[in-house]
Amino acid sequence: MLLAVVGPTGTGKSALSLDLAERLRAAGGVAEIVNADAMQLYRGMDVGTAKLPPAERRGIPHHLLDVLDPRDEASVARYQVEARAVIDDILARDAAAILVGGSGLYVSSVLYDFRFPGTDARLRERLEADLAVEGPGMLHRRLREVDPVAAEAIGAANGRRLVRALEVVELTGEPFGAGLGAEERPWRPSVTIGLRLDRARLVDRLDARVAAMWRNGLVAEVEGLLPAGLGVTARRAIGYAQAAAQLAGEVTEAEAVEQAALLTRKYARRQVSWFGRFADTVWLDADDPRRIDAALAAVRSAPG
RNA sequence: GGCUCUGUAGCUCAGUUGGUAGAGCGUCCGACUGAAAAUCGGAAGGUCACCGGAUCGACGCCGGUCGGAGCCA
Repeated sequence: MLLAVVGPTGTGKSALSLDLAERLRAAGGVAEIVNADAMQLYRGMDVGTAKLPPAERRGIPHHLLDVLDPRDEASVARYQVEARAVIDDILARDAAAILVGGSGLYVSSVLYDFRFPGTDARLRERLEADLAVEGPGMLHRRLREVDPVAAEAIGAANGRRLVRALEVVELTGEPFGAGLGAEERPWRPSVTIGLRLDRARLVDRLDARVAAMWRNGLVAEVEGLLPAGLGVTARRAIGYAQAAAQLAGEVTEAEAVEQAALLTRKYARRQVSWFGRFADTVWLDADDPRRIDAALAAVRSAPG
């Protein structure tokens, strides 16, 4: 059985997953957790990603944590292959796999029939150079020539996505498409549990969480990471960029914390927006003390 | 007490010679198929400190009141 626990950061996805795994075990089953958080893939990025320390994992096996060096670039396409392989392995042992994470694209790539056309480093490099010199408007005009629907959907200013769309069209000769399909076909039968909080409570919790990261040594963690260097992806992680700026003396600690908190709030909003689209998700209030029972009920009432 | 500057959106500020206001950030909402903790889009916010005056018409001109900042005493 495949389960997923989704929701914005700070709503207690990890805790609920552990509770779920324990209850399933108590009922005589086996359950393992699969990470679906892009930043928790990185080794050594613990405090700022709120990665569950091994001692707090209650003996439940966790997969796909600490599998990347911070200098490496994460890739959804690769993650999709690995996560699905891990999940299939768990399911083959007749155990429950609990996919947990806040990276919407990563979760979707596993749960739904997402297909990622290939990539080509040289082509990508060329397109990114074009973006740098000519600007997104030029790329948008080019995309409009070969894939007007995608151009319309992506917009004239979104350089990042224009590059990828042009890459896909050039590589495959097929249109990139307008975006997420309305009929997202599920990869495997699964039950998705979503955790939610109204905006005011979520913001309070998020702010407290960011402040706690600083108290719990995020700056020291970043200081330790810096000598080896961080890749493009890891460098942008919320909290890490701000802690690095603080270490460089570019901002005060108070400013670093405030900026990280602000980015966290915006990030959580995007997560709410992404997961809100998921069909057939059982939404539970993150503050509901009986949420674990509701979650279990949802799992048990699922067909199969 | 005197002189100078100043009071425009939640914040920081633009507003040419008078024709009832804009930006960035924030806030709220949304998009998203190989960096996604990324990258973008949209919307809502203002009796232009207050009172009075001249004007067809004032954020803008004149007078006053209140509040800031600096300098001189």
